[in-house]
Amino acid sequence: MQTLSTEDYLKAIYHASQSANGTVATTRIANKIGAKPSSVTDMFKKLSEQKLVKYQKYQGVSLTNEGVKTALRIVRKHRLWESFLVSHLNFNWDEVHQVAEQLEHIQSEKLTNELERFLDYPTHDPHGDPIPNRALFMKSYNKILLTELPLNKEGVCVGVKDNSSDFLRYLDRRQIGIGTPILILHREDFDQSLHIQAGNSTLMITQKTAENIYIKP
Amino acid sequence: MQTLSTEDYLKAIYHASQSANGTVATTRIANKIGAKPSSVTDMFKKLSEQKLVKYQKYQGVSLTNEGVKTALRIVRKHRLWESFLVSHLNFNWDEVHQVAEQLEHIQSEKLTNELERFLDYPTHDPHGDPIPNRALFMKSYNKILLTELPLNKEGVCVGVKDNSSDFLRYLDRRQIGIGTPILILHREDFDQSLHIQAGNSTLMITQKTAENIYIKP
DNA sequence: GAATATGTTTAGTCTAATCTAAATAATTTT
DNA sequence: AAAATTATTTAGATTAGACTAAACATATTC
Repeated sequence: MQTLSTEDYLKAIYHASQSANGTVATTRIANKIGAKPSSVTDMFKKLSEQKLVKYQKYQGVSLTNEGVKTALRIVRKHRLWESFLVSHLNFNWDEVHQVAEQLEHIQSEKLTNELERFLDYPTHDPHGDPIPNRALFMKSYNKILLTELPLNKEGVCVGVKDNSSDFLRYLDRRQIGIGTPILILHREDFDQSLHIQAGNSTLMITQKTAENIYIKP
Repeated sequence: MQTLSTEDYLKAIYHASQSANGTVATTRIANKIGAKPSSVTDMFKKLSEQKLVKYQKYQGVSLTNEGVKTALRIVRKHRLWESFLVSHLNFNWDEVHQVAEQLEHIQSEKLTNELERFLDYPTHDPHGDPIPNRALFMKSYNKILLTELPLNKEGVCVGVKDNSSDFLRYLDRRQIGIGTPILILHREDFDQSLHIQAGNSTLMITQKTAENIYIKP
């Protein structure tokens, strides 16, 4: 069984290695976790002994198969809990993360699986990220950024890139959420700002906003 | 904020001081927590510095007002989670405890209060123990042991004294649970065993069993 | 009330996870 | 390719929570 801390490291390595090509540097994790690089090196060694990562001095780490599985089990729990908090306990997009960070460490297979059943086997969490199933398999949407959506072609908001509370609250105020249908009415060549139809209302958003919204065409 | 461990100690002290008259001995807690007495002494000192308990060398501890509050907040969470696990996630009496021990440490006022609302403000958990409300106030049933129920007077099972899985599973098999109506048909003077009506069926139980079932007359 | 038994505390050690500061390796710049 | 910069590791210290063994206090027995 993992301690709280090793679970946090594995999750951080997992997420970091999604964007990078598998191998992850010490400082990268230090920043994510909020620890000093020297502490990260220590942990890399420990995880390496447990065969959860492959570690080569000065070269960073990559997850082993067992390490990926462990990370996915945590991701699964995290996203199921986020879904529960939003759908049944009146949490908003921007409030769930901190609590889910705690809940993801609860150890009980039965709890996780029953929660999944209770939620009726959701495939995506409130941020549009895919939830691994019992076999740890997940499938992501074929999603694009709102900036890439062609003019006058309808898409649906399925998630966000920027997970900051500020951004999520901004979207809430503009009534944009998971499932909101979106159509680009006009693209301003001058500053790339967009006039869009989101749900029933039409509104204007900046390029920066559009770059942080994921759309399923 | 408390660490996991101090929360466990406060809860143990709280429960122990319910049966005793307020002040609790070192060994008592050592047994409950599963630690050595010397470790308990260390923790007593620490809790004392934080003004959560009053500690006098060789005399044991008693909770301060602040200590009681902290303990009740944990009890509240524990019992709400137990209720949730049984009512929505198909857990049985005997399975909930271990998981609730973990969930009770999650820090989020909103989570606790929303969970309470979602469960529709339950007043008692699946073992019949009262759940402190938001103001940490709770009211226990006026409960008696099954051995004290008069002959042919109907009562309702509201909880158990012995929380061991063995006992809870035994009751499950005999279809006795919270809310089961119970009537004593005959008391055997010879060995104090009871013939009872529980729900629809009549059955025989030993004195030892009856001593561990709480009844609301 | 002295002797014995039991309960409690003290002193010193251990482990996991962190840190700082110094040393070393890798990368970038000139 | 040498110098300078940046990244990483090592060595040694720190903290919380636990432990063992020895010392001390309280309770019980004779």
